[in-house]
Amino acid sequence: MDWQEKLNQKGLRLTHPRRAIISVLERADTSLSPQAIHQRSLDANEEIGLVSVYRTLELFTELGLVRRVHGHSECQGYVLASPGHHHHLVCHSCDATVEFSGVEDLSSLITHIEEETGFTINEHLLQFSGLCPDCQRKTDIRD
Amino acid sequence: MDWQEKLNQKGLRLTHPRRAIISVLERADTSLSPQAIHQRSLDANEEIGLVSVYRTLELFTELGLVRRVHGHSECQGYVLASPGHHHHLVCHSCDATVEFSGVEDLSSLITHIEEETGFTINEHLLQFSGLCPDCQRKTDIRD
DNA sequence: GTTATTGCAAACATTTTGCAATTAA
DNA sequence: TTAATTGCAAAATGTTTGCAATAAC
Repeated sequence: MDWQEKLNQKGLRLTHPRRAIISVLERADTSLSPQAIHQRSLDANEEIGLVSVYRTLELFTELGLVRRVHGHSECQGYVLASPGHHHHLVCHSCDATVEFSGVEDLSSLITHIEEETGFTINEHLLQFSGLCPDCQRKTDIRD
Repeated sequence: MDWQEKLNQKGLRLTHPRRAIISVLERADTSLSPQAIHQRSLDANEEIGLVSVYRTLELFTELGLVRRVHGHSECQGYVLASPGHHHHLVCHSCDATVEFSGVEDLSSLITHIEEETGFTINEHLLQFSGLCPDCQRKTDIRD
């Protein structure tokens, strides 16, 4: 199912600003802040308003089409969500962001913590950060 | 080692505003935003400036004395860091925040992801959220 | 044709900075 | 005594809102 259908299905519209934002995110290999997305749209000659970026990101996040990436300092990075449940791996140095899956191990941990604390857990945030292959190479050269 | 020593050791000082902030965090059972910390200090008749709260939180976070909690919306919640490596469990409803440990299982996951992606991982963010025992009780009553 | 969506301008909120005065060591 | 730290006031930054005009369906 494409974006057009996904939105129309809910009575929402695939507008010009929304297309532009999707396009920017598709081309990005790092998470981008609202400001950065706006700037890249302008650079691509898509004249959209910053306000629409904010509103679109909020909407798309709610719909699960886009995901927020939490950095140590920056927490307003957005990436396109791939289908299913994923987690992020972020490069400290260049901000490259990769999604990964296959974390079945968590369920036993969750059960354990629920028993220990009495909480009912229904959401989790797991994110790793380090150096991507490219940046490792650059660091090696400097040594 | 207490706060006094930890700071003096690095040529830093345990000042009145810093004491007040520590005191607020010690009494809190949820993570608190800079604004909230400031307000609680005033409420406790500790007249400190909001600016000092920002500066102190930044410093203490760098020193690992305080930790930032990343919510879905709010990412500026701070809690006192207990020694060692911990993770957070946050209540959706009342924001109660608990630290938990015992996540040795992650290391094998990390190795797996490093092999799969070529990244070198040196930091991670793991956070669960759900309902704390108190809020579960309240929900039950409403049903 | 209908109504979701846009973009502006302005309100609002949050965070950072320079700098003289203060205070912890 | 001396240097880290504070707090003010102001600047910079980031986000949200109301509303008339527009464009997607």
